[in-house]
Amino acid sequence: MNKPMPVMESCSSCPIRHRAVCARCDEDELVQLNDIKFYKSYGAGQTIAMRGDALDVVASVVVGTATLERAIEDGRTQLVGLLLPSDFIGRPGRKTLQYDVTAVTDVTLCCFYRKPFEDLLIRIPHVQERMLEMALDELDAARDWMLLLGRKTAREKIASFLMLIAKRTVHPDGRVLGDTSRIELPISREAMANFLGLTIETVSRQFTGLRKDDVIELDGNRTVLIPDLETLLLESGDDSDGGVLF
Amino acid sequence: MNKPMPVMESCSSCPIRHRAVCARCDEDELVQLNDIKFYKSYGAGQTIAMRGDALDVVASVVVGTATLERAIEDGRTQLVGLLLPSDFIGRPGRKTLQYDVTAVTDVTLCCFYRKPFEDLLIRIPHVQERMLEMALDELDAARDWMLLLGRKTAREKIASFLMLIAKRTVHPDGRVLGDTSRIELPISREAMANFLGLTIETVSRQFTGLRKDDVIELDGNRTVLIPDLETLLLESGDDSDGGVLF
DNA sequence: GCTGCGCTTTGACACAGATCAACGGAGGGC
DNA sequence: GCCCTCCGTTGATCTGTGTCAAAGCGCAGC
Repeated sequence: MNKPMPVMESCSSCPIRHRAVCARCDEDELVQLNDIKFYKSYGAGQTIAMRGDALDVVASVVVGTATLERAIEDGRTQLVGLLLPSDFIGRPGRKTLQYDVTAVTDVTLCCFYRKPFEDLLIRIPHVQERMLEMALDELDAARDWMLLLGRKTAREKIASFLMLIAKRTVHPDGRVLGDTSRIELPISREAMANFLGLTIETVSRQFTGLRKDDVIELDGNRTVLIPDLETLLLESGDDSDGGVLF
Repeated sequence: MNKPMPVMESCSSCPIRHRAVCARCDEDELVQLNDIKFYKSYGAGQTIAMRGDALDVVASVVVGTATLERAIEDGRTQLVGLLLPSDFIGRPGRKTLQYDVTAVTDVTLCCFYRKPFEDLLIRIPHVQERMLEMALDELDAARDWMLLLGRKTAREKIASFLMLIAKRTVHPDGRVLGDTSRIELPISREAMANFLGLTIETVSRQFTGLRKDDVIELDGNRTVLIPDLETLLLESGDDSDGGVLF
């Protein structure tokens, strides 16, 4: 069922070399990581792991988008994380997974067995430091998201989401988008609804509303054009000096 | 303005010795921490720090309760963290604070200047390890909270909050509550509303509702009696196998 | 080309929780 | 004692978002 893996001989040419857990490693340390890593790929829509699964493997997203999801029995679900390239899945020191992880596009992961990875954390402080930094960044992001979920209106939620994607969108050549006029939504309306604590219908209505007010233009369902990023920011309800994302 | 500080000569008799960032430290390492720590106290209601302040000091809560809050200009605010004893304030590697920090009861902090603390992180891996562990725990907690904010009803939110407090409540003698029949709310109705993404009126109404349905009893405004923890858990909408908090 | 399926949009209506307003009760100052 | 303030409760009404239902649209298979 797995898709063919991209050929990636060495870490030094890895697209997430400078943003993932290995960001601070020198060449020697990279060799150690290289020795125990392996790649795994998943097709769009595939389940990568489910809540309660044994957490034998931890991984970084190399290519694609995955989601971290939490559900309650009656079917309500909330997306609690959007995993883009360089984001980390799993946590050292925990034996079972807390969330459902799903590939929303084709995804390639750079995997490590948990035990050797934990040993490596001790041996290579650079990895531990970077892990801490990434965890704290994610914590800040999660807290911003709490503000969104608890206090923002549906329209503000959509605008904030578009801003989030715009900020994290990177050109194919690796350059960060300066002119963020055209963004590609990585997830469906349903996943957006689950991310924003809304229903799919409300998401759809807000898109229509923003389009009618000329804040955005739609080109198909997945492509959004943003004539003026400042206007969108205003709609998002965030103060302009808001936290930098990366 | 500061209240008198409790006399705490040495780390080894510190009430949060085994839960804070120093939890894994041996006696030698504790001495190093001891050398650079200092205590600071705040009265109930005092602002500890505000968003945008220079983050010169990081700290652990030793005694009392503080809140981490995020606001938008029009007055809406969302509590993004409840800081109980052993919880950590501030983050290494960041120069300004992202949130407003307020003491809701009298609070005593164990403080470190950020720079020496960052140096210490490198020198004492045990602190770094513990920091990572705590950050990941908080991340999990934040994600659970996202589920609550995004998907739970007002009644479920209140029940979940009571469960949270019950789980973290510790007897004065340090023993974790087994019989959690009586809990003390650390925050006002207003703070609860800001925590749960509700209004104060809705919080009040849900308390009344739960009381009428014999899920809880109230003894004054701040004391809640829980005849049956299982019933409350059911009301909270969480599955019974839910994540352990500590 | 037609058909069927999945995703999205749109419409009508319902309802949980927000808003606005008034009241109650505890505690502190004098 | 009285008054005042702060906090919480209760009531009436409003509204944003959810729910239920149907229709539009693009795409794969035949």
